[in-house]
Amino acid sequence: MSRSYHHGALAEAMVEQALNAVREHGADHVSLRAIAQALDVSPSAAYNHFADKDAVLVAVGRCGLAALDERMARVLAAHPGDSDEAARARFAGLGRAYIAFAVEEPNLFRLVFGPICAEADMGPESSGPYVKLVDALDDLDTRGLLVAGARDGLDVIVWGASHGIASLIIEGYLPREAGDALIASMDRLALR
Amino acid sequence: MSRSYHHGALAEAMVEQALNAVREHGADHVSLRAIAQALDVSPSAAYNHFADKDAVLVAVGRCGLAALDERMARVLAAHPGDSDEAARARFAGLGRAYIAFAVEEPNLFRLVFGPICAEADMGPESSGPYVKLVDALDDLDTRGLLVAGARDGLDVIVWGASHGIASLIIEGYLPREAGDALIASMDRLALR
DNA sequence: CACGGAATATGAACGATGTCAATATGTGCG
DNA sequence: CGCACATATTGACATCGTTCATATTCCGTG
Repeated sequence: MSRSYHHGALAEAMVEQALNAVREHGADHVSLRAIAQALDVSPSAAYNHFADKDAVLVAVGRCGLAALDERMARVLAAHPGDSDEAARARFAGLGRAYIAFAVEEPNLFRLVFGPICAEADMGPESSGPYVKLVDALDDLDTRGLLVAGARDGLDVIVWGASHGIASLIIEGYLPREAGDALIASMDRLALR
Repeated sequence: MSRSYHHGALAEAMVEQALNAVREHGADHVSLRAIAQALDVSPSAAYNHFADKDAVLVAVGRCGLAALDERMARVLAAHPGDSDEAARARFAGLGRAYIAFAVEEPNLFRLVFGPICAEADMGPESSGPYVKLVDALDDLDTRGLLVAGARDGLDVIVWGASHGIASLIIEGYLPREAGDALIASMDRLALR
């Protein structure tokens, strides 16, 4: 039994609880003690599994990044096939998914791309989301669907615009419809 | 004399001290008590001028936004004139200034566009930076320097891309040269 | 099966923080 | 001079991250 002593899977339980807390109240405004209390565990129990509070948050951030990646993977799976139409849909869908994730999980989004997770490795460059974007752009390029010479630096522009618009929507500086404007403008400017 | 008691301008002094602290250590990692101590003032003295810690940070954020705005104003002043060349230089300069500000003052940038300042009014939409961008784009448009039909939603794209790239550079996810890629790609995609 | 070490949890404590209430101290006006 | 108001202080409270010594449980080895 995992009664009282020796919880058994404190690390995972802690991350899960912290994940909920972050989603609800933001990475700031999350206390290790509150998490420990919610798990019926002493305040110092966490230190057997994590170096400090930030380590817990980084673990939560990894979950968040994984969730974003999975969401983008679902979009790709929803638009299979070799047609130009499908390639366009995949590209637009990735952008929409990125922004939708930010809108639905703003606190998680802020943590994932914030200073805490950035100091740890955790680069989205190496992992899922970024390479999915690059692949989608390469796909469009080899199909000749990109305006001539547009491919250079396009991934930076698209990632940057998606990320920036997502951030600005989250903070209330842009309306939610700005996400659609992104897709529309990208279509108009870079696709043919 | 403003010796010990009755500081005289505690509010301003506090904001200035907080500004330095934010620039150096980030808005998190700033303590009211430390600021009070640096000003030789009791920890609770701040509460005669500010509702709480966040109010101080919002005031600091206002300074940061003003600094960004001034920086952008300097760019406009550095490229006066009615020529197409000048208009192009103003537009490119604004983008560069935005990113340069973020790179040189990352902690200030994070505070200005972060959740704390967003909850207060403090919208950059109403104030300087955004309208400067809009004006620069309108200028390019009326000069016929924009690709046909590109103006719609371009301000969202440009602001978003600038903001996103700036954020991603700050967190170490993009190299500093990504700022130049922004300008180059924008030139290639939307200008003629 | 016994036992001892490794893993895991506890408890109490420390220093720091944001914030508040009651009090003291200045400042300027009548 | 004296009084009211703004301003600052003192002291306290609750909370937090973190550490240290200790206690408990688990598991592999003999």
